[in-house]
Amino acid sequence: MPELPEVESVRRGLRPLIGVPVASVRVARRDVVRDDAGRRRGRLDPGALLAGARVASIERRGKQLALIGDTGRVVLIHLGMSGQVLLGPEAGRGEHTHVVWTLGDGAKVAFRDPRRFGGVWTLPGRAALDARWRCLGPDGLRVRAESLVEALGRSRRAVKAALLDQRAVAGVGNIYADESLFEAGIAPSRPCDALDAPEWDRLAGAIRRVLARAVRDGGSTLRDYRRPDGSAGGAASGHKVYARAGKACSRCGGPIAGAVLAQRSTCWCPRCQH
DNA sequence: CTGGATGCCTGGGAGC
DNA sequence: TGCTCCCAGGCATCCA
Repeated sequence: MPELPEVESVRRGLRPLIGVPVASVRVARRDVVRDDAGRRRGRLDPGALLAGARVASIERRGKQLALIGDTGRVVLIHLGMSGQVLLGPEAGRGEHTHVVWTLGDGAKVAFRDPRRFGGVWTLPGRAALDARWRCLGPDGLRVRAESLVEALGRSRRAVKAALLDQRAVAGVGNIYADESLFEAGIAPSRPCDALDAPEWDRLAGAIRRVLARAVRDGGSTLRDYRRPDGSAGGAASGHKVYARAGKACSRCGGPIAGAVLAQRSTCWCPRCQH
């Protein structure tokens, strides 16, 4: 379930490794690491995973995390469903740890992902990263109504399904799609082309606020998600509809509805969302 | 072109 | 207690 707030919390938790040299890297599962073309095989160059480099900066767009090496190489990380990036002397000991970087100061950075929906991509440089990020919509923390209308305004898809499309807005997943629609008072099954301008405005504002609030609270820990120091995020207690089907709506007291929409479990308040 | 369906993968919980 | 089944969902891929 790592979505934008969880990945942003990871980015912030990894800031201590900026400027620290990477002494070595160990890959336990080769098929978790892919090159820019998506290939999982072939000889693995440790330099492509930043061995011998320093991490110059860590950037995020949507759910993607990029470690930019001072060699110009880029390591792109996607947490998928159950991915973690852990930092510290104990990192790398857990089961399902696929890549471990050992830093010059002895600390370790570990990519762990039991379900392996995530992965690590080695990109030759900034241009390759930019090319990938050009395929993504604006980052959810900065999304504006105009770009949502441009991407989705003529679509007949249900707005909930459309919000999961990373080309429309980057970083929204199942949890925050439901939460944003609740905050905006819009029913998840509404076709995009039926939304009017004030509704798009409310939706864009709701996405920004819901994501920013969850970032402030360190992301939502349901099961697997952890910050790099191993601690859980506190945003799940703020969920108003996600995983609350059958419970009372915090706003009107009516029952929260649950259904499968776009192959995803979806929760909303039929009284508050239209 | 759009949009719906499917498969990947593991751990945890429900149910028997 | 122990077994099986099902579900969680990001995203690539295939299909109508």
